[in-house]
Amino acid sequence: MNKKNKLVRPTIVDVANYAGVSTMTVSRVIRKQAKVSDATRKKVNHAIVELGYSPNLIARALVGAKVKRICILFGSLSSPFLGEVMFGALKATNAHDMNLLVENVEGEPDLVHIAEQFHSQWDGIVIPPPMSDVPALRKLVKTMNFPAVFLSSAIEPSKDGFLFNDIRIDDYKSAFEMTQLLIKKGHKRIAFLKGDDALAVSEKRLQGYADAMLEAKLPIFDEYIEFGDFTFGSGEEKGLTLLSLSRPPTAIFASNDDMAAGVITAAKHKGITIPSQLAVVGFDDSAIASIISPALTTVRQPVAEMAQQAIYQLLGDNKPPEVGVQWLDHAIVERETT
Amino acid sequence: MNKKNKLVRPTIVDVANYAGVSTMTVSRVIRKQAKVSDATRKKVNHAIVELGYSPNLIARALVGAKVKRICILFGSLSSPFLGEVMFGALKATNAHDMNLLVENVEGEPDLVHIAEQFHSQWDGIVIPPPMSDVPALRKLVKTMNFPAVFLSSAIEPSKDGFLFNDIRIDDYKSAFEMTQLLIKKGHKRIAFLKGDDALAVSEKRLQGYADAMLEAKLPIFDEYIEFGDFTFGSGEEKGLTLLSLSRPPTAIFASNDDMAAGVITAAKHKGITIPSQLAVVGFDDSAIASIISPALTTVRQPVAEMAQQAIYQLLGDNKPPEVGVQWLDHAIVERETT
DNA sequence: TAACCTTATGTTAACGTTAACATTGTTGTC
DNA sequence: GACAACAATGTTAACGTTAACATAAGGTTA
Repeated sequence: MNKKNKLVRPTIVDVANYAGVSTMTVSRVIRKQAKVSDATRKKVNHAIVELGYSPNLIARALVGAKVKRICILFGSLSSPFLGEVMFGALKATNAHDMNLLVENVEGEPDLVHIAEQFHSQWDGIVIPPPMSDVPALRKLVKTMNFPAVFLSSAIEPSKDGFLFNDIRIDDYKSAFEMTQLLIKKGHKRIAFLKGDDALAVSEKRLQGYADAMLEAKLPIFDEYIEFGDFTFGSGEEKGLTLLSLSRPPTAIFASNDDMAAGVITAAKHKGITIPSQLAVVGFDDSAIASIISPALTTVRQPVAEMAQQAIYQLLGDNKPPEVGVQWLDHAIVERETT
Repeated sequence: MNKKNKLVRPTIVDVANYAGVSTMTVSRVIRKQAKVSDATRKKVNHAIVELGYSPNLIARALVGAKVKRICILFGSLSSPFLGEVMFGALKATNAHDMNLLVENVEGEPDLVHIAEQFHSQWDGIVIPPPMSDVPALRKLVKTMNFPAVFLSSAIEPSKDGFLFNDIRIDDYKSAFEMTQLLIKKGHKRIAFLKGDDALAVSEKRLQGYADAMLEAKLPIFDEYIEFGDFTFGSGEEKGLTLLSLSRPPTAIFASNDDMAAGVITAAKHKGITIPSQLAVVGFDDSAIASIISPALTTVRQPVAEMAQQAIYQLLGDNKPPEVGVQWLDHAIVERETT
């Protein structure tokens, strides 16, 4: 009787015995790395097939760390964004000798716990928002000199005297251009719906809007700036507020698509038609943007591509990836709401 | 000079030396598992903090497999569904001594490759659709006696003489009830938009619809059954077809929310108002259902909860989880489209 | 044909941890 | 005050693999 009644996996030793060679020879055959005579190779391969052997990657990782272990560190979760990031990351995993791990951090990140896992568990981490905006985490990564890539943050990369690895779009410029589009369409009373203050992108997008207004010599009224938190609900609520003003805006620029969708719903409630009476634009080009009706004009942020790039960077070699910000292109996607 | 100029992580041996005890004592302190005197514990803890030690989980996994390694095996990807599954799975990981791994399988699953990883890499796998409907994969899992949980499949669990671990809702009953709701609202000309044939749920949902119609003695016209592939685009296209019939249906039941959203868009194009002229219902209660306008009446399928449950099952102990189907409750969510 | 190089394969030790057993010291019992 | 019982700690070996070095067999060269 076996100690475990489970099926016991054959090890490299079993294969070696079966084939009448040493474990090293088997190892060499498996890795196709060094010279082995044809006869021996054949014997070994036969044994492998016969026993149904497959290498234990944990053991491999222990001795040499051939298999890269990349972790994605999610913070408070939004399922659509999560899906996009995973989508891109999974594309990057194909045909690479790597493990993709996922961790969730609830509430305040337990930096000690995360730090513990750095070198002992992972070969690199990808940090999407909102975690990419946590200064303490950024600092920790730098202090420990751990290979990490931050996604979609808007924090100044050289703050605290550190340089970071960031992949992002130019939030300021995107918002600037989007505002210009609205202005070009003849809008003068343009409202802005800001996102969660905890994320640095919120401020950047607001600045882009404000500067475009300034450049066009258009006034920015206090009551045209509202503050949401990136959720559909907050978009609906603040949208209603804006549209109930005695002199309501003719265009609303929401800091993300979910809020823009909320604004659209609010407009419908008020019996305001889009785009004839009101233009609405969003940010992100998430799935909802093309599905909602009327389809949303928005800024495309290539989230999936960011995640994919991040993993390619980390996989590059075992030294930390090139430090600096990699800017990806944004694009204005014009649909039916303008 | 160090061999590597990277920071070298301290090991348990370093801690032991620093504290002047044996590695076992350190190990015992870390795991809080056996008795250690207060004085020693203090010394060791101090050493741990001083050196910044953290256990190497790979080494742990090699010797004892304390850390469970659960893998989610994604197939061809849809980012919203992916997001939901990950959302639930990540919730389950908190406060558990486990690693969550993610793998992507493109095209036909390479069963040999997957099988290789079973015992050597993972302690369990979660298999969401569309992979949960691949018979060869189901068979493999059973043959190898590997702990796995399949999500949202509708394949008969005892087919091939095997019993499987499945978490699902009753697709047949859900569709039946949803159709009944439409009938109760007075609809007689109800069309059905079927999903991808590769997934067994498609057939079940169709059956539920058909049986409800039969029970109410309502006719099922061939031209009222259309075939989509679960995408927004196919919903729009087939919706247009249905609404262009000389005698169009007064209600359309789409097999998922994305297609239902497509139908809504199609109706708008034709100038048909919802719900007064046409009722539309979907399936899944995905994010889009509550965001689209008018908000979609749909069947709630608790995808995130399924993923969470799956992981709890696999974490339960190291024998395969209880075999059988765990049925989760569905719910009809009535919104504005009926 | 001795000295040397190749080529194919084997041996040893190490990666960092823990299970199982071994040892020491301490307390209590009759 | 001898001996059991127990508490605290240590020793050894093992998990499965590979890097680094070692060896044996055959082939060249002068």
